[in-house]
Amino acid sequence: MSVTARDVARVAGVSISTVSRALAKPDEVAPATRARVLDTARGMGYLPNPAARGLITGRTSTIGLIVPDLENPFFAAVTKGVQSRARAAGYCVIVADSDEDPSQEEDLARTMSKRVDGIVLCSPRAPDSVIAQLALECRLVLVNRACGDIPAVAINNLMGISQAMGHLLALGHRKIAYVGGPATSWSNTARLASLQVVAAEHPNLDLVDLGSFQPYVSGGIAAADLVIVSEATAVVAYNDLVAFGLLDRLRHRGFRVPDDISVVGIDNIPMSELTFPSLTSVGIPLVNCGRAGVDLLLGFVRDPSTPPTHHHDLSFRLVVRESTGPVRASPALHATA
Amino acid sequence: MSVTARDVARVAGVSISTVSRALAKPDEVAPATRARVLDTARGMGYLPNPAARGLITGRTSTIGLIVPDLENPFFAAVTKGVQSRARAAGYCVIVADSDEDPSQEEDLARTMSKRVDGIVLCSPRAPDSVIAQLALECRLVLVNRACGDIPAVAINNLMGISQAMGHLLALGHRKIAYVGGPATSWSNTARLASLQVVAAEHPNLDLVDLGSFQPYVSGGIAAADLVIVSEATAVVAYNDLVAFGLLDRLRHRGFRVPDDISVVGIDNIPMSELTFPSLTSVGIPLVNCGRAGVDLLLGFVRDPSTPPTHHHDLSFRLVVRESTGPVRASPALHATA
DNA sequence: TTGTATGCGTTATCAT
DNA sequence: ATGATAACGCATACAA
Repeated sequence: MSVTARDVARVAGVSISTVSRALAKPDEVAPATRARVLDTARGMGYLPNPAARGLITGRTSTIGLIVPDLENPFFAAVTKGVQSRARAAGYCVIVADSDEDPSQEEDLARTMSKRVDGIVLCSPRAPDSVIAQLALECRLVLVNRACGDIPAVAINNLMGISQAMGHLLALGHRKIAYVGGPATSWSNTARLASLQVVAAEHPNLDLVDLGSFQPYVSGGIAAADLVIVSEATAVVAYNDLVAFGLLDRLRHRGFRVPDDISVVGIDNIPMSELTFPSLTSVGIPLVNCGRAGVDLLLGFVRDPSTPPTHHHDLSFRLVVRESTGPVRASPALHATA
Repeated sequence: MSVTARDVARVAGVSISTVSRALAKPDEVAPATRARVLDTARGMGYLPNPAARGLITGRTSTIGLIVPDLENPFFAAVTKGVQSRARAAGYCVIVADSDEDPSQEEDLARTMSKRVDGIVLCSPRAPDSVIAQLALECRLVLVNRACGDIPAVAINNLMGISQAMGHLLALGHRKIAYVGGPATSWSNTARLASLQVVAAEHPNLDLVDLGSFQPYVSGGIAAADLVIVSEATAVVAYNDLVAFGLLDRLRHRGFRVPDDISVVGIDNIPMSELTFPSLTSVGIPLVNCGRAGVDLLLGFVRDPSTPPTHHHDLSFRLVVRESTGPVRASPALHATA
């Protein structure tokens, strides 16, 4: 079938173990023979069989990645970061999409656990108990989710949200609504908590929690009318997709953004500068989150004694665009809503 | 380390091969012992080691996927389709991102070739010679690219483009520009060719090829001014991202869409209905393309004698939105441009 | 029906 | 510095 170390050994006139050493431990073999082995190996197109190697070394040079939805720009960015970092470190990536179904996360992890050296679990929807159990069965690193002492890349939502709220407060907004994501979402909890921290620091700020919505455009569309009724002059959305839904529905309802209502998204996905009006959004260094996840994971793979450090020095930035503006002098519009 | 078939065998009081059979060939073992083995196996959390199994069977139950850019919505959709179909068939997916670099495609394919049963190569940028060589080294299925007799999922651009052109012609457009993608892109060649086929059928239609641009928003921004100068009343973009760039730049140049110029994208990515104006686009069933790629690949993996069938009965649909409208009676605007 | 023995391709251990 | 050999965990041909 394929060319093996045995073939190379025969052609090069050496033993099979010399072939193995010539590739893995170059300094344990004489320069002359090493050159000869390497040449014939390259000439024959020899590549070690990862399965055979993994069987004896116990390592696969492959890591796993589980995300809720590959088509979601948020996870696409993380995936890109994971893949690029893994490749740079000589690892392959097995990726799985749970389709936003918490119960699939467990199955997917178990299915791939034997094929990988560790798994990056991104924004898992499963309960803590399941995650903790999984961490016992395989090496695990969490991204955008905290759970016990499991190593994780935590997104510091407070930092970004503070920037966004500072921006809105400076524009004169005093009643701000939050359109939340899934109640089970760790990010949603963290974002809401961050908003409340900021609100606690500003007694004259009225924070209105409008509840949970689907984390897609449809969720924003569903929430828009509640925003209008709330009489808030600004709204922070769970993510950019939700913000797009708000933008769309608000326009169809005859509300102008930002003249009547300001809208802020979170994630700053590439599309956010292309909507009309373009979307003010809190940028999260997602690709770097993916990279950080791999770094954390490979730290354990290579040196299992590494303490479960939580990695979270990621830089945010608020990108102000057209969807936010100052509060109008007389917000009479709401009276008629 | 982990629980092996040996452990299960000892606990269940049978031989190691009975364990193997109980899981792989249920009817070659007595119902009683099978039940006992299966029970203890489940109780101990036994999962066969894929590396060991693959070493002897030669199959890995894993397929590879190589795309130019995971963050591009086009490829994200294909990836989603590949992953979902593979999982349904009991396969894992190793995914790699070539970062739009043709030379990386070759490396990535070779790196993963020994770990997978076959590779889905999506929209490769590499020359035919490289692809052909790769097809000799591993089982390959192409998506959105044709190359010799290599099995491929071809996107029938003509079908979708005909619909789009029919739409524009019906609106009265007679001078239509095309903002192309990379010259080396197979889709770009196919799309331009399709446009020319349609043009040949309509002698009174003036098709203007504006040349090649980056397949991103930046490309559309770069092309917008050329569109204006061309005096075309409608423009077809290589893809939706390019169309977004056109929309953005045209607006900043003071042109109204669709009043002054109609814009049509290709791909119909989710964001297209959220721009302003929303984008008329030719929808390509990308997720299905990914699925079809996997079907084609697994066909060969399971039965190598399958003839290299080209699979291309995918359904398109033109989604008409706000960015296209009838030609104005007196297109005076262009005179001043 | 079940157990025994061999081999997949590689790395690791030991001997030379 | 190099070669022979065992072992990794499993599937399979063959024996019982």
